[in-house]
Amino acid sequence: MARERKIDMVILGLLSHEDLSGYDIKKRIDGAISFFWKGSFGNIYPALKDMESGTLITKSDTSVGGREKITYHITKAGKEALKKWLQEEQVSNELKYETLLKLFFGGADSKSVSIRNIEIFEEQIKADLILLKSYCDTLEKLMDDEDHVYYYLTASFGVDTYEAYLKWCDKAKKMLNSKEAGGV
Amino acid sequence: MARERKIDMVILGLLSHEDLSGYDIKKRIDGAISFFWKGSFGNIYPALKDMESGTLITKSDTSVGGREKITYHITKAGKEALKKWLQEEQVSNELKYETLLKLFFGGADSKSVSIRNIEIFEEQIKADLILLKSYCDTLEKLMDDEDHVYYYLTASFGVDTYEAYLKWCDKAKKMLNSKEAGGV
DNA sequence: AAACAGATATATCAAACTGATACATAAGGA
DNA sequence: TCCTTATGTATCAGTTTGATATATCTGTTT
Repeated sequence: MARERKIDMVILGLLSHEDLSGYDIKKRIDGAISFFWKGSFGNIYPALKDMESGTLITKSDTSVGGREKITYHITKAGKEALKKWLQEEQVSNELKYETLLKLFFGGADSKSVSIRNIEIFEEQIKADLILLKSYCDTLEKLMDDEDHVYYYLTASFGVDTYEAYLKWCDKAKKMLNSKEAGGV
Repeated sequence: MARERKIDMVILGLLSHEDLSGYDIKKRIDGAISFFWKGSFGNIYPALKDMESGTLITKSDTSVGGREKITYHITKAGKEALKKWLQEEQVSNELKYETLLKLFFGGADSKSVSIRNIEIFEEQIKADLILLKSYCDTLEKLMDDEDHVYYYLTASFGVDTYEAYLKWCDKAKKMLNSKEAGGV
């Protein structure tokens, strides 16, 4: 059975708002949805080719000067495929936290290494949270526009969970520090 | 450059506590760390073979009756590789939330579909949270044992973030419902 | 004007990972 | 005895990642 390729839906979702090139798609992914989804040229370009040889999208040459550029446009069939996916009840949500993996196996090394791992995570989350918050604030003011409600909710998910991460970091560090005296 | 294979570290981490077969490793992953990490036979077995032909683990035939069984044991070099990884400051934490993806592109369909997507997520999280909480409670009572502190902290991360998810679900549903009247 | 860095743009590849499938044995209950 | 479930290893097609290759254009510095 042909597995569902998630990048197809990301591309169709983005194209449902505007025509884009592969490069543009990468930028959109890296921008608005990067904190909960990633995409790489290595799967964007092949996906575009496949969908274009099917009926979901069409392409047009929009090269400027000597620089090649292909702009893609979603078809009616593409929009229907997107809707169908949106209506499917089955979803796969995957978390791969190397930080937690290291913490789980922390007993194999010293406590200070585990604490450092938490601090690295904390620093990263703090930095990302600043960006997410300002993005979220911007969206909150634009919520009259129908689409922005959806963008706001996803950004808001990021803010809420990142804040929960930081609280946990605090708790975890305190717990490990309190055990330090009797540690390895 | 040879990419780092994360499953290797998961396997070494598990083997640092006890000798295990490939099947056992899969069970351990599905048990204690499944909410933040996944593993499949398709990458566990090849990783075991590769590491065994290297110097990180050794194998021994522990077949019982007619049923084949290979048990793996971590070597000193394997323990050092694990420690080295634990001490590396660079980590990659990846979130792939199809639920958020669908919400982000929700404007392409009706509000009721988006609300339903949130409800499905909520139901799943609620079910998982019950298991995680009882797992977490058990670990809390065992924290005299050094290792259990680490297990508790990871489980606690799960509980804290899942609770944040549920709060967000509530907020998101209310926001979408309040806009329902003027919606599509 | 030349040199350079960085953004734009497409494309491909090896290695890693997923989810399914295949195959076989063992244990337990109906 | 039959059937289901658990144990156990293994492989495969398809998907994804992260790196690399190649080329053009733009803006800045020398």
